[in-house]
Amino acid sequence: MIQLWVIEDHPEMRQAYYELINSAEDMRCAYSFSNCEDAIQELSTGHHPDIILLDIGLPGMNGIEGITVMKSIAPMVKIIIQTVYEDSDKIFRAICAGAIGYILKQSSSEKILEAIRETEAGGSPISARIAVKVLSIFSKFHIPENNYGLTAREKEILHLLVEGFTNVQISKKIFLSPHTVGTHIKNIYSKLQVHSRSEMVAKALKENLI
Amino acid sequence: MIQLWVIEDHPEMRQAYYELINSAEDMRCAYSFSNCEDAIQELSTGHHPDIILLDIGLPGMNGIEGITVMKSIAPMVKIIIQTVYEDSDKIFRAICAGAIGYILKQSSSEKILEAIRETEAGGSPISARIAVKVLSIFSKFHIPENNYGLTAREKEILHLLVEGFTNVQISKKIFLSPHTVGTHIKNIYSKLQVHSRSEMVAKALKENLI
DNA sequence: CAAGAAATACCGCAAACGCGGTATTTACTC
DNA sequence: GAGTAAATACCGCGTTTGCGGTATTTCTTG
Repeated sequence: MIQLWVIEDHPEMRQAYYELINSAEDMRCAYSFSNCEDAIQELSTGHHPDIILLDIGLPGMNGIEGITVMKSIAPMVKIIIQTVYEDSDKIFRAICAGAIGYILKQSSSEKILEAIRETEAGGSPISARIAVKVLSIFSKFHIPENNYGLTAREKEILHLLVEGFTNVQISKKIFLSPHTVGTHIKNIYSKLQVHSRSEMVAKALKENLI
Repeated sequence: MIQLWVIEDHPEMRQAYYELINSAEDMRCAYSFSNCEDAIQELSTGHHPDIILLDIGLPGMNGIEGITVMKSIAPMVKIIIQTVYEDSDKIFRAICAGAIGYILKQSSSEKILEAIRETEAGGSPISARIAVKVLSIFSKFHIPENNYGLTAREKEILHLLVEGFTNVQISKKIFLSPHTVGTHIKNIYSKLQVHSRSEMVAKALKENLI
């Protein structure tokens, strides 16, 4: 029996979700709240459900803050977000805050029940239209295979440089003379077109050369 | 009418997908290939479908390379990946390469058809179990508001340090004595618990202190 | 106002770095 | 087998850093 709570400010919607969930024989909605604050108070008493169905765009404390607080009180609780918004930034923040599912409000009753079951089974239900946004955020992290023509040895040394080792420490670590390490670093500098370790480390991390 | 191609190395599976798609009255599978190379050759002639259903884990050219090549020939083609793997790294690479959907091979026929329709409608169908991995990659970008108690001045200097300026350059830029800059850096070091610029820059970038 | 935090400034010295060289050995390619 | 790229090693010198101090001024806050 999957235990659920619903947080939703529209009374009719709240009632609709409550009834939908309780109509399924494998799940039960114990409480429905009109805002995050009430749910947090109830969580504080030690009770907690398996899954919380959360409407984003609530009055008072916003949904994303709510997720953060609820996850800090009851980290095991899985939060499925329901939204009318398809704003990339909101989605990104919600995911970072720890939401596990993200479905559109116009989803059908079957989709909602399915999403709950998928969540219970360890999955992350995400509406296709939301997923587009999620993937588009991802593609920004696309790595433009810019090796700058670094050789294997240079990459190895770059790794150690990023970890903050000095030339001498590196030379001992990879059994080279400190002079050789210096030469490699000189070459890395000229390939990356930088003139200091800080710049190099910054470039390596920003462009995922590590 | 949604035009599809299928790329799948198992003959029975290939045939099954082919028939499944053609059994739906709103879509049509024109070609089915056993490998990416053949599909790429056909793409090169100028023909292309709306959507390609691609099996990942193909012989010869691997699926991810395949996506990259196909997207370069026909950028408008939407690629849905089918996989048995749930490997985060593979998923990440496929998304970066430009795949738009990601569904598990054990998905039901209805789910597959639904995924195709969602893709055509501009969505990104992602199986709940795959989405878990996607979101877990995301949560790594979670910013743990860890200021380490840095003051505004220290943050300002940290910014400049990450950009690779020397103490003297910084002192000129913000109208301070080089000694003062040195003092601030000493303090930053002790707050971040690092002992070199490289370490500091790495920590600042990795933990989004910048 | 008194206390404390932050920002400012200065000193000195050992260690490390940045960069200009040169040169040999190894390995892969044509 | 000649040619090239990579990895290796060494030198020297001026600059920069890292870190141990101390100390004054400003700002905030109880």
